[in-house]
Amino acid sequence: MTSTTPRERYRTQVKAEIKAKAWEQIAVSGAPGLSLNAIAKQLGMTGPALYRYFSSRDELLTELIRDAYGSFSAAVAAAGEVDLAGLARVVREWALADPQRYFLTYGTPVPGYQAPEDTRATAQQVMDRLVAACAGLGPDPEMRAVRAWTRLHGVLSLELAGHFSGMDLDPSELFEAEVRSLS
Amino acid sequence: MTSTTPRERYRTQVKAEIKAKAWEQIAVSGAPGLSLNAIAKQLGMTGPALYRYFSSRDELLTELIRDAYGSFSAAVAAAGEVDLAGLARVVREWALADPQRYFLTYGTPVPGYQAPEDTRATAQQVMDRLVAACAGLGPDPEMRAVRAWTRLHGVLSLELAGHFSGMDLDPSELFEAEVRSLS
DNA sequence: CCGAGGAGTTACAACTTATAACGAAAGCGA
DNA sequence: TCGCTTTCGTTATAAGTTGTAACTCCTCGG
Repeated sequence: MTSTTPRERYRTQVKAEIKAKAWEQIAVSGAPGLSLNAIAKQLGMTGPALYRYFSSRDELLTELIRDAYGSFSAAVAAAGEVDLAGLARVVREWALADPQRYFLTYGTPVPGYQAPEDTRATAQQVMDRLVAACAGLGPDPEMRAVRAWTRLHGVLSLELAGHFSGMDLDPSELFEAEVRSLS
Repeated sequence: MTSTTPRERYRTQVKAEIKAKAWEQIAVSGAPGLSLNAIAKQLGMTGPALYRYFSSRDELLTELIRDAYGSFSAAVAAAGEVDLAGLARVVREWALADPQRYFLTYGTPVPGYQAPEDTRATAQQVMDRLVAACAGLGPDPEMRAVRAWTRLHGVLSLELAGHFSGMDLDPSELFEAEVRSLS
């Protein structure tokens, strides 16, 4: 099944290469620095060629955001039987692996831009896992999960943004302290 | 004293107008959407004229960031004799008044870009106020203040980014719950 | 084997930031 | 008041961006 023509296979491969280069660029220059021309050059082709694969710069970015949410959800799902603290550490590891990827999902939003609808469902999967981890900790696990998430995001995003540098405190210590506050 | 020549006065006024238009643009399109040409047009002049006032787009943005930090510090300083909870609410009000201004200070960082050095001192003033508010709450008020700040930032930034919309929870309730967690 | 469609190319339009060179106006000293 | 100098805003231009249009060429499928 899944009869893939050679054209299709080539197409999906080139799309993957484009996205790979895009991630490299984002890691270096952030999302605003993403340039279709630069990607095309790196792949040995001219700018307009990329429009065969993505109808606009925004569509490429949207796909990257979708993939970021997917990677996040997958990382959380891949965590085995862990408690809330373990889950929190998985989240932190995923964020530290590529800070700009984290910011693409939970960073500064562009006022006009709307994240694709299915990312909400993907983010909800992560939240469900959090809720499950909060199940035995007391009443109202949903609320507990949301508050856990806001605390983790708070300490994580400030660390990733570099707001702790030169403050003489260990971010991982701070993170662990917040993790302890959850149970 | 403070002998201000007419030229100087005119210059500072135009600079202020440029920054005002820049803030309007940022509120609408975010920091990446800031366009010198668009600002110039709105002020009835051509693009290159702005370079008399700011040597580059980055310098304008840097000044806006500096002003954002200053406004933040001033808002906190203007709060009278308030406890930690009151301070937290002042922070939230300041953030809600202009979300993009908040994100300009504590949002996604551009990898290459470094915020001006004096913003660290300004941010420290806010932190000092927080530490003072944490003085009577127990040992290690510095650590308490940092953790308070990460929690407030966590719940606030997710609210401002719209991650609570459609989640059937009241952001202000959530914020107040976190505020209660601080004492 | 040959036609259709897709991939990549160049050319172009409309934008952006930024620099250079010029004109005009305003301020300041004599 | 006169004139010099500084500064402001202009146009022209360079080099970059996204995105469209038209054309070529190659490859795949019948």
